[in-house]
Amino acid sequence: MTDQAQTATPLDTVGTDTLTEAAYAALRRDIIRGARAPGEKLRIEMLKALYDVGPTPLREALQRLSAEGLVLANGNRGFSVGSLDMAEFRDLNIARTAVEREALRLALLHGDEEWEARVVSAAYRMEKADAGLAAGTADLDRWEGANAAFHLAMVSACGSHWLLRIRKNLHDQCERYRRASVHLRRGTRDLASEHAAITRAVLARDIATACDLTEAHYAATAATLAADFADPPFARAAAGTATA
Amino acid sequence: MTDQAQTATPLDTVGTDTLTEAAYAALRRDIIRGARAPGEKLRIEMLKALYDVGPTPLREALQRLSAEGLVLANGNRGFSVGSLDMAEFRDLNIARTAVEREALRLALLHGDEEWEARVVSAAYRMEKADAGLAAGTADLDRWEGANAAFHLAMVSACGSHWLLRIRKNLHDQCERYRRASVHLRRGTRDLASEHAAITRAVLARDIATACDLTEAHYAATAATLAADFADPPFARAAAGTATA
DNA sequence: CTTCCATTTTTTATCGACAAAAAATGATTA
DNA sequence: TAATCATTTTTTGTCGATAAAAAATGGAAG
Repeated sequence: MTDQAQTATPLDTVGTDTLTEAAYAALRRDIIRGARAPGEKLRIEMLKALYDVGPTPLREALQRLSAEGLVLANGNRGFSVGSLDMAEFRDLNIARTAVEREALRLALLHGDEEWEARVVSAAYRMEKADAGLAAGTADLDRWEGANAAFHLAMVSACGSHWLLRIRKNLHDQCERYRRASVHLRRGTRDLASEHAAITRAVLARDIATACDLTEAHYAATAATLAADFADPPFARAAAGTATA
Repeated sequence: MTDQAQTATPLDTVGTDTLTEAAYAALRRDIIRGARAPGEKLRIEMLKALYDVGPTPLREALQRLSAEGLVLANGNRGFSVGSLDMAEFRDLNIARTAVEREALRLALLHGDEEWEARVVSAAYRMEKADAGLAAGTADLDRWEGANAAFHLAMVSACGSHWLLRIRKNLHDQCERYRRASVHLRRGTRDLASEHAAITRAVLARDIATACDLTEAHYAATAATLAADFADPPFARAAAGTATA
């Protein structure tokens, strides 16, 4: 009834050569950022109005997203945004940690100087973003961007496209949970020093330490998020109830 | 020119409640089994005739498959079956081994008696299938089915849906390579004893041995397949040239 | 004979319309 | 009042048609 205008990223029709790709990218981004609430029903007519595309590109985009696990495709009952729950987050972290550890191990074995340079560069930016987050000056988008680039840089020399591909998907899945939570705004953790420690271990090619620190890093996030679970903001987001 | 009748699994319209799902399942099966040759262009009109569905379900199925990596979606240039090449197979095996090892480790830690029963049952069937393969009486489909069930049973108690989901996708990707090769028919390997050794280690909950044996098992397949690479049958299949 | 460009043909991506299925509504009975 | 069933409305899935893009064809010029 109360048709409040929903936010949606406009389709990028110049960077992509097909509307399906554009719809896919926009929907994906909006789901990860929480603009499309977890559990929310994705009616085609509604999406048509929001993104200004026909039903075909939308449906194709939704099928792709359902293969990734961001969207649920219920036969004859349409699509909906994948819901958030802690059990699945723990599950996700198990898979993510396994993949990340192996990718990291291989990267430390095979990484060349160019890779090292990427690591240093990404670590520098991460440092700035962590500082901005702690000071409350930087927005979440910037921080998430730096965080994604930081962890990607570490494993980027692992030599396996498939490992990287799977890792990216798992990382993005986890980002949904991070953004739904307020734990980053609380500032109880010293992310900057965690990141710095990982960087040091990586540059020293200390595989065991780098893997363990990274695992602990993710585990800490998971633990904080679990504590958040009962709290109102996350509970609301997890249930898919729109914030009035 | 010469329009030879191509084989395609008929759509199962009763087990699924949507044509997209049916087309997805049929296409997926045919790609993995090699009925749709690696690298082959998947023209919509051709698929419409083959599978007897409209373009919409087909395109949606292809989008899903492209998210899985079995199909390539080239903007404005249609779809094609993912090609086979050894570099990617090695890559695939790296990711697969990492995921499988971790899943196996967790399964050996958490598996209960019901899981043990599943392992014993799957091992029994694997034994029969291996014997059939060695004797030349069993078909490849039966063997692949038993093999998939065997390795799945081992890790089925790992407790992570995501690990299992990723594992399945990687397993199916690898199956394409196995089926494109003739190494199984050669019988140079004693698959039965390899499988038996894995089963013993798994039931003894010997994590290190089970993981190492499984990794060696996959590595041996990869090595045999690599040797196959230069040989005519595989080279032809890899290039996407139809066997006249 | 090759290279370039214009034209035709083929293939792809997208839309609007329709049929089928699910959900909502409301009437009827216990 | 609660439950069941028939009817309407909404939503989804699928098709055929069309516009746009790529590929193929062929002709002219160098």
